[in-house]
Amino acid sequence: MQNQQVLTKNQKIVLDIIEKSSQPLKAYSILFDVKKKGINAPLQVYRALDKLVEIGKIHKIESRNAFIACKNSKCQITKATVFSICENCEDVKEIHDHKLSEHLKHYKDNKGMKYSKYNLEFFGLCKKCGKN
Amino acid sequence: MQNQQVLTKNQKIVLDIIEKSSQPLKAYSILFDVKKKGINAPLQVYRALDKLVEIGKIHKIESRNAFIACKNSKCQITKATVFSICENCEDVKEIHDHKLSEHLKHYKDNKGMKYSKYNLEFFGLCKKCGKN
DNA sequence: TTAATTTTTGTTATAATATAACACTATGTA
DNA sequence: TACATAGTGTTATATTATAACAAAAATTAA
Repeated sequence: MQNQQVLTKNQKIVLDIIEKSSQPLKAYSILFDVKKKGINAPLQVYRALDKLVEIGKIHKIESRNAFIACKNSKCQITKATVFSICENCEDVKEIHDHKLSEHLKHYKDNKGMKYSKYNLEFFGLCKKCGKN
Repeated sequence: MQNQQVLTKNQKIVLDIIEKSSQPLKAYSILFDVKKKGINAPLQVYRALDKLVEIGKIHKIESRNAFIACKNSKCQITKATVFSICENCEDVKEIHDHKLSEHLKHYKDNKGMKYSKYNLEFFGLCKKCGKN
């Protein structure tokens, strides 16, 4: 059985870059950064990204095709994500709001669907950009 | 001032294809379908899509890079979208849940951000696929 | 410890998604 | 009419992502 804590070399390199960034990174920008560490091809980056998303170390911001580290050390596999995105400066923050999470986690429609995860992205202007 | 109801030729053609489909369509599949109507290039499709999204006639399913018609005739500009997506058969439905919408519309974080829109995507198994 | 299995790697090529730039046309407005 | 704005058609190209294959490394089972 696979130990979810143990990352391979490429996975570590990619995770490291993403964790050092406060903002989401795009795959090809990650590729550019890791070339000096011996990762040469897109696929090497995408494979690492896939795995890191799968084990919850990073999340994909779907509307931006970018990846951000999960700061919530408690959860190893995150199936429920909420982000706020500033449409002016593109600043992205993960939102951890217990009340909101509970609300979404227990949401049931009338179609008999079984939800196992969700992704919510809020768009607007951050404090700074909203002033102008 | 532009009348938001009046669509151009290309916009009508693209909207028509999307409205006739019960499921989200991808840009290049739309392109393939509209070639017989004189639309030849990706950009012609993307421009129509952009406009249709802007005026709320269609929505983009971000996690799938696909476009679906908005069935909610009441709203012309939709800034708040909720979808349920079956991860097995890829069936997508727009959810109109007043209580959920209100909850999300009034959501405030503690970062001083002004939200003007949001997109929520639920993932799971639909009734049919959940049985297996 | 060997063999079988699974996972990861490295690589090349290519598929799928999306936009830049430019000249031109149509439409609305003053 | 002249002007402004929005949409069109086109070519080229940028960006994002995966297929396919062989080899190496790690894991597990006998």
